Amino acid sequence: MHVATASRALNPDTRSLVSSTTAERVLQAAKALDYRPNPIARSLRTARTETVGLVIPDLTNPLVPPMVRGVADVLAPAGYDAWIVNTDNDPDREIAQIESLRDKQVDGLIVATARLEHPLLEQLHDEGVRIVLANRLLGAGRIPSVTADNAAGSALAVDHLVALGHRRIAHVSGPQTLSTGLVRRRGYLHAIRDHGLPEDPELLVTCAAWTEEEGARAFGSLLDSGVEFTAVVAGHDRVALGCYDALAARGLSCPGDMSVVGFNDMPFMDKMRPALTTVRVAHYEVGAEAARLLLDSFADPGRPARGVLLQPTLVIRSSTAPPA
Amino acid sequence: MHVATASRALNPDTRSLVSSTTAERVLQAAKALDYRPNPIARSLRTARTETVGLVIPDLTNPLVPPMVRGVADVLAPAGYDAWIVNTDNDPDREIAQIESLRDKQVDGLIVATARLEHPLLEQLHDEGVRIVLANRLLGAGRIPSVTADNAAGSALAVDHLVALGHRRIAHVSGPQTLSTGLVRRRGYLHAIRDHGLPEDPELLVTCAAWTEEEGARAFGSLLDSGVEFTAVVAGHDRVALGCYDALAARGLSCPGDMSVVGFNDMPFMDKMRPALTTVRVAHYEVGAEAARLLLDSFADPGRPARGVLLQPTLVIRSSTAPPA
DNA sequence: TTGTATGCGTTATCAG
DNA sequence: CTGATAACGCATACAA
Repeated sequence: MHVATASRALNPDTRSLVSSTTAERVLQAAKALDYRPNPIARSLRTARTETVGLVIPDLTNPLVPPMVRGVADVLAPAGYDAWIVNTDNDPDREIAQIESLRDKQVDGLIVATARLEHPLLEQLHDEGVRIVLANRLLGAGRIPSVTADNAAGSALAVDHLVALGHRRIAHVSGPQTLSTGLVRRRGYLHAIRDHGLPEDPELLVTCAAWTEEEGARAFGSLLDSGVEFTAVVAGHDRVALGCYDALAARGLSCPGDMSVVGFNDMPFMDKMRPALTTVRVAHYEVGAEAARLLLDSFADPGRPARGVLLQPTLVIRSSTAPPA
Repeated sequence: MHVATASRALNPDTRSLVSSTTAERVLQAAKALDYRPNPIARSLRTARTETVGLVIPDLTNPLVPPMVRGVADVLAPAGYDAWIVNTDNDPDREIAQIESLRDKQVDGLIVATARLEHPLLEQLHDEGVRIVLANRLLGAGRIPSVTADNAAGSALAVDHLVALGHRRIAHVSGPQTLSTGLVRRRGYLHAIRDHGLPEDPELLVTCAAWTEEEGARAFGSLLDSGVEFTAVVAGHDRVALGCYDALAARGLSCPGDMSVVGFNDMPFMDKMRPALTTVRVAHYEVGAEAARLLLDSFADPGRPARGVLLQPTLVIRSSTAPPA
């Protein structure tokens, strides 16, 4: 029995090149000897690794693990594994990590970091590297991407508050260097306009980061400014929690004095007091869909880039009520 | 210039075998050509991958990501990367994942799944596979491991409640098939005894899983049983949240009617109402220390197994108060 | 249908 | 100190 024949018999794709009897014998022997193919040798020969790089900002951000699971769960049945790397939102680290992944010969890349620009990714894409963007839109959709429809999410929040009877609705937005920060604010503004409400720049404040501290600071300054309003759309659940803190510090109640809507539906938001009304983003589905796009691009390299927009939903809990 | 020489010059370990002038030339050329060594070819030749397998139950469990970061942050400076795989607590899946990692030729394994027994791990260890256990004790310490001192954590909780004046303290324990469930209960019992309090079996209930639902069910049955007590040590933060629910459902207040202590200090436990007093486990450190043990075992294969016990701390918030 | 030969990119051994 | 050569385990082009 000779090694090339065995190789053909073991590989489902080439098994037809071998007689069924010898194929059978090889399979038997393989089982008997507990033979395990060496993926490293295979990869050296084929220049494929059945592996994709998954570039995320930080695994300890509660939004990330569901997305990672979505990726892994879709890749696994196709025989692919994911290499996970954290960038900590450091551009240099991101570049280094991506280069390291390329050295490892990953077959493709799913990039889920949120910064708005990244020339390296465009360049890699032009060089033929298979890339899918998750949670971030880049360029004019030349690179396939999967994101939540953040503008629609903001509109969902505004619609809900308007239906409750609110007319003066504030927005605490995030860094405008993040696609989420930018698009959620834009969605809020469009929705306000669509409802025929006045667009008051005084009702718009901006956080330097998606944190509770920044949320409390920015929303606190709005509360202290004397501007009148009865509800707020926060650009992020963490910011919404910061709004809670700012209200509590001023003896105001939610939703009695102020309705608050968050964004993302992170774990435990249903356990807050009050339980947070928020825009739910299906992060698992973002990851799963990104993995599907990547697998598609493996199967059909010529396929044009698709951009997938996932529709968020509103989860109504106890932080919103009609205005007093 | 000839390939073997270049290889020697590029590798810091063998660079001394080459004249400094040619080494310099090689390094220059490598930079000029943007040469990137192929780790796959290297691994095929050396039978080492600079990679460790990290076996976890489920990335979406909030306790897990900090541990993963601890592992990754310690491995990275040593030039190692981690392959992360989820088992979803399925023994068959765990076996399959570990075999797949071995096929990929990982240099070592960090296993963080929580079941009490696993013959495969002992067998692999005996075969010379480098393994470190995280969050689980196995056998008689033959395999190096890193865990929180769960018994000490339970004692911390009991000590705190006793200091507040509580005398009848219940415990909601977890599955006794999990090392955490077992050891935390044992720690509670020892602490009760150490304080000279009566060991009342009626004060002990058990959950079938570390979930809020099970916590609410088990603790609710205890509340309904008519047994008198003023405080409860929950074996897990999720169980503690279940206790909150059971109390609320019966019109009881925390900490007014009942003090509650959790275990783990998961994210957002400081945001609960009341903010949860809980035993904090340094999961990042568990991962970091596990990675250190593994790196040690690479450096010195003969080194005897060490078992590291990390001391938890008590975080006192608003869910505990003197008895009424 | 099967065997033979070659090469993937690197490192280690052995001469020179 | 450096060059030549072989080998890691597998997959494929080609020959039989």
